[in-house]
Amino acid sequence: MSFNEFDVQPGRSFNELVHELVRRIPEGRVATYGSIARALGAPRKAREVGWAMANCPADVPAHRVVNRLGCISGGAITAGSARWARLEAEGVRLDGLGCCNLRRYEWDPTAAARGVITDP
DNA sequence: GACTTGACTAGAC
DNA sequence: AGTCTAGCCAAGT
Repeated sequence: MSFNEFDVQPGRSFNELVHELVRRIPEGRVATYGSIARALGAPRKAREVGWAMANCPADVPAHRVVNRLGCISGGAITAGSARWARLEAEGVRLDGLGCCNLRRYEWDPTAAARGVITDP
C-alpha cells in the first residue's frame, strides 16, 4: 500500500496540493515540510514540499512552513526578512535563530489535507 | 539524456 | 547526545 486515502488525484500536481494545503494553515500557526508531505500521503516527499515553497504563488503563506526543528529554512534567515517578520506579526515567537516552539505552534495538516484532496 | 542540487527527514554511528 | 550517512524525487544544468 504505497498510497493511502489521501492519494494525489490526477489533474492536480503534488505541487498544487501543497499550495492548497499551505493556504489552509491558520494564522499564527506553522506546519513542517514533513507533516505536509505525510498529510498528502507522501512521507518521503518533504524535499519536494520545500521546492514547492520556493516556487509558490504570492497567495501562499509559505512563511508558515518551517523545518522539523521549527526553524525557518531557505536562506535569508535573518531578523527582518519577510518570513521572519510575518511570523512574528502573526504572533509566533521566534528565537534568535528564527526558530519557534513547535509544541506550541505546530498545526497538523492531516485533517485539512482531506479537504484539499476531496475539494474540487 | 545523465549528473548535480536542494526551503527535508529518519536512522545509524 | 551530537554528527554523519543514506534515501527520495523533481528541477535545473
